[in-house]
Amino acid sequence: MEKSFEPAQIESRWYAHWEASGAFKPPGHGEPYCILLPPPNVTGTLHMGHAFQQTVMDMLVRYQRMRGMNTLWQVGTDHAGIATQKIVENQLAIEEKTRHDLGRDAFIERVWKWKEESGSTITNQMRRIGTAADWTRERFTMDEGLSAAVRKVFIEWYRAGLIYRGNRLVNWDPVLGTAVSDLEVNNVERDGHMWSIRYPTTDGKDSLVVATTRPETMLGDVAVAVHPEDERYAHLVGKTLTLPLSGRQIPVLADDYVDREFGTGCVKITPAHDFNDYAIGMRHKLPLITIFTLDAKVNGEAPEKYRGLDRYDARKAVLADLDTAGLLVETRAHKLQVPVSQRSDAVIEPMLTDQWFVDLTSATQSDGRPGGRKAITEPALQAVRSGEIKFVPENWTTTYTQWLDNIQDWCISRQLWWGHRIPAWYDEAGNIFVGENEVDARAHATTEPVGALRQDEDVLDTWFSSALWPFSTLGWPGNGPVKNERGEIVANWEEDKIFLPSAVLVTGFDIIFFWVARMVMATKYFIGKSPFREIYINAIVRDAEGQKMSKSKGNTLDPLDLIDGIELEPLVQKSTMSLLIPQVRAKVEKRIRKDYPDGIPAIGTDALRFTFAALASYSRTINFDIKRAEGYKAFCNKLWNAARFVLMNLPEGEIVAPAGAPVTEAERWILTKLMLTIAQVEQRFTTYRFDHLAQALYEFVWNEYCDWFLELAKPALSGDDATAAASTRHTLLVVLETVLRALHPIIPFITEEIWQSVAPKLGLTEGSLMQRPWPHACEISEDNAATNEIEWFKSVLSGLRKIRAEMNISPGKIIPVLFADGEVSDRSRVAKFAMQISFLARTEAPQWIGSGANEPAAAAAVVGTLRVMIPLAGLIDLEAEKTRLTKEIVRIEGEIKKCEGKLGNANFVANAPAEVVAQERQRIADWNTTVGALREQAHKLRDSV
RNA sequence: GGGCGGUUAGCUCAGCGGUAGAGCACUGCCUUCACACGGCAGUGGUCGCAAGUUCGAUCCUUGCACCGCCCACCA
Repeated sequence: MEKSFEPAQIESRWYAHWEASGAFKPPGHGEPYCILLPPPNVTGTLHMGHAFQQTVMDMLVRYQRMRGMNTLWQVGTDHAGIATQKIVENQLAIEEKTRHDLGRDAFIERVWKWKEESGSTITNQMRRIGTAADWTRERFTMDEGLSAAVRKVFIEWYRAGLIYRGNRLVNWDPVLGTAVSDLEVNNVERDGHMWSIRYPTTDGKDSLVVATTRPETMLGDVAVAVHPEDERYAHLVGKTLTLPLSGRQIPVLADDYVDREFGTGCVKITPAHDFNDYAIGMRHKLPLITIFTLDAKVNGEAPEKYRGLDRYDARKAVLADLDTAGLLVETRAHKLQVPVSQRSDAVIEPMLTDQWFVDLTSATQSDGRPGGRKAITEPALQAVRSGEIKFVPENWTTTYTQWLDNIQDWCISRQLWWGHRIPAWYDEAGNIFVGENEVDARAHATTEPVGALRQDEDVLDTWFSSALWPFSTLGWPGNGPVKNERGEIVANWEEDKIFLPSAVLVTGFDIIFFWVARMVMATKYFIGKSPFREIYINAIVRDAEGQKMSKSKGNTLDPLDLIDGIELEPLVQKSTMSLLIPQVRAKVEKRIRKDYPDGIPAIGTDALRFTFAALASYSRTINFDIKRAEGYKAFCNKLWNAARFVLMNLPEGEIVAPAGAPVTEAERWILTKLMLTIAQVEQRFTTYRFDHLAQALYEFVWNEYCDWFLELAKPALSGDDATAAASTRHTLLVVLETVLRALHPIIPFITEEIWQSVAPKLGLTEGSLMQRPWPHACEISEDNAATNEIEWFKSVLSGLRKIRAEMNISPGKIIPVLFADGEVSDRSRVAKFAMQISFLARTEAPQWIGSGANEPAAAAAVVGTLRVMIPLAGLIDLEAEKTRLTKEIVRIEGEIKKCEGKLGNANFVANAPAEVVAQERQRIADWNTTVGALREQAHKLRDSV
């Protein structure tokens, strides 16, 4: 083995080997355990969030596989409608073409081509972080099998009356030219204005003033509303107004919706371009006047002079004209919430369009069949309320249920080309025919089609197919094996449905609504099962200061840069490459040069994974600190070198024969510690506390195995007792092999690499650590006696080290050590550990001083009633030792005082649980013993001068 | 406006009713034959503020302050 751990060499070796050997496939026996990968966008590249989330999943999957579960990690990618279409459209833009120049078929062909070339970027990156997924079953949301599932679901919901087509006000993205769902709209606070505009009454004798943030929409006003109990305007209700600029006569009406206190108390009503106004319009049976085209320009409904203007130009024109007419009463600054499209940053325009919806709100349909609320929403709520699906951490349950309680119908049609085309056809009279294809649609027709049929141009929301992921990937609807384009079987519903429900969904809270809730809805409806038993909501990865990672801030980290390392200049280059605004570019460059003056050091996949594990508490954000990752790189190196030490001490080429029972206390102690650690890790896997689990293993390896057991093994291996040496060798090896198994789910590469050297020494025949079973805590029995012995030894050694350090005795110098007082057990322990004490504390052979004998002046440590001493002669400053002793005595007296305070409180003794009182009494007794011995020592020290 | 988090050592975070912890950073000593990506020994905290419950509160309750996230139609 190399002297230090070099991740790059190791990592390149193992992944391909594992994948080729089929180690990631379900073993085909054992209890099913399935995890669904939230399919990343094909357009994506791996970011820290993916790396973290997949590390979590990978730990679970590798752990459960080792525990003998029939483990499936279902992977794939998402076609990401808008994102993918945009990439290809941008490519076309360089050629100065639009998708319309190509036409639908040619465009889609081009997107597929792009997918073939670039779609595997992210899956290859996933391999770099060790993702142990079954790639032979990789799916794509637009592959044939999943498309069949999409069609079936659409058709069944349609026939059940749960999908409908309607002309509704929807969130319209005028840049992308498509409807988007409520979830795809962000409300952003912007500085704007509030304008007050006078609307005169028809008779010209009176007027009222409306307040608006969007004056241009007045071209589509159909009424003005006031509050029913507002005396100021009561006399105007029922009268009509002359709408300025348009001249249209519009009524004044009363509606509770109006807030008397806000603005002027008069609201202009534009039902075709505002969701609230739409609702009022419905209540009062008002007409809907659409005044914008689909690219948000004023249309023919408006007066001639505004036609063709963009909505913001129209605003300027309207305001100018109102001002000229003397109708603009007031203009003042006003902060407002602007709906912005997540995908294009365009301001959303509510638009009346024909769209497809999934009914999620109606209790029953007109024909008596259950509506969407009852058939889809309620079961999804119930699954979580009943505990059939559990959120971890559980407070996300509230978020989930509150959203479902207030859900709106889901707009599923998108005016895009890339996606699942809606399986609906229209005849020349506008009748709708839904089916697998045109023939099927005709066959299910209830009316005779008029003329030719043409298919709906729209595609489905990307999340529609994602909602089916839990069962569509397993081969549903199940007409035999599903094959991929290479003819390989990727799923077979009859066999694979055992993986439903999956064990746990690991995902971010940002897609609880987009994805999680919808999977529950679809899976409950079509399969009658929950898609998963638990939902582990992972934290969002931020930078070390808790800032969201974003390219324009320059605080993003590429997980692959952490793994491989990157020099400063390439890092600057890569971070600023996509930034177009020079100021932003300069700012980012400055930050990078400041944060990473030497670039990023290569920490390797294992250390990155361990860092993620160590940071994965129940907190909802994790602030990624590269310093911490470097610490875990050091841990990997520590493990590496511990293994190197063990292997160096084994005989060449032989199997280390399993000895009988372990001979030394140290062995029995380390085995006990190991067992307790394994038990803790197992428990913490069940609660998803990866931070605790990682910490337990870290502490075991570093603080127990390396710091103490390896040190104790050194004298044992070089000592005269051949039996103890042989036994120690075996235990060193067994503990190492066990801990490699325990660590493998977190740090798969380094553990495999080491294991390959370790396995032959134990005569293990599995080809890979992946095939070894997870260690069972019960394989080893707990030995409290040995633990007590070793804890005693640690105290003695620590005492000696402290004296050496504080008295500045050179670490290499061999010094005498004396023992005095103590119990009978101390005598036997000193004898038993004499060699280890001498070896590790660098002392001469321990010597006892009789109780009556003259003691030399010495520095001392106290362990129980035992005094451990280093004679002063030539080594130690007497005054310094006196000071040291006094300080220690004062400290302990403080502790005793605290205990006495508690025990002197009658209420404490009367009310505290008996064991707490007993514990306090024990503590005070121990302190008294220690302080007694220290005083004795101080006394002797005075005498000896 | 509603909901959910957070506030503990210089930094990043655990702990959540009975002696305040980890990693990194920092100080001193040490290149000792697994490891300087190391060893040994240390420094460092009135656990955001206030009141309450309790024998006892960093931990429970209430209020307040500050930071953050999600949802929502105030024109």
